Amino acid sequence: MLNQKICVLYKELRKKHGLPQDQWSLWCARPKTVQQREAVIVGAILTQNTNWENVEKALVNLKTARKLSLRSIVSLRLATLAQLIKPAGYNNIKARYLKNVAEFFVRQGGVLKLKKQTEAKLRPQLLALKGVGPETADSILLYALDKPMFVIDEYTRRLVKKQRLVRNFNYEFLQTLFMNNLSKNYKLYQDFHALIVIDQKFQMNGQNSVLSVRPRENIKSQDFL
DNA sequence: AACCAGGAGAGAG
DNA sequence: CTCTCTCATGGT
Repeated sequence: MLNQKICVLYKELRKKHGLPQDQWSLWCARPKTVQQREAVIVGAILTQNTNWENVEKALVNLKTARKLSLRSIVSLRLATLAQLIKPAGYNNIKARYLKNVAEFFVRQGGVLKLKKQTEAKLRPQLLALKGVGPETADSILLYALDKPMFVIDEYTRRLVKKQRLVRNFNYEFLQTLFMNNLSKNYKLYQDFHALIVIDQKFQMNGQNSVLSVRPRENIKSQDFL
């Protein structure tokens, strides 16, 4: 029953928007290079309560300074790191978070090594890091490590509310809901979640229509990779 | 000029 | 366990 509804929702989003593009070309890239995986991790921290446009500026700063890799972030001073990521806001607190996460990944032998572990084992370890809550942990698992963990964010909740799928908006509950009603496939989860965000933003601009979306000069993922 | 943008931690009740 | 405050910047 619900199974049908969620599957249909995905198909409709695909029909409406196609595959995720533009800002999502980094997150949904397949396969990903190690550098892309690391950029996803950095982006996942920087985008907390912050729009992606500003995160991109911070990523460009890091790339230009050749400090985008997790190894180089570990060796950066907090004040320097905070200066580089300033456009993404909350720079002091996020600099600390970034170093926490980067130190963890480097200490554990890098992204490819951690990618070999199961999500069940990894998730608690990520959640134990200061600066990593449920959404950030699952974003890293899904988009950086190709683990089938569905990401629940504010846009997902809006969709659930509008569609009246359920009335409980608890994180774990919604995550289980989506995962129990979809095949356990990280590619599906990546595209589905991206399309949810794309569609909700699309509807926010939607006082007018598609044509009114102003063509902002967008930074491509190549700019910081 | 207030308000928001893909959260999370710490503290209070 | 569920609020509320804090963290900070750039765009509208």
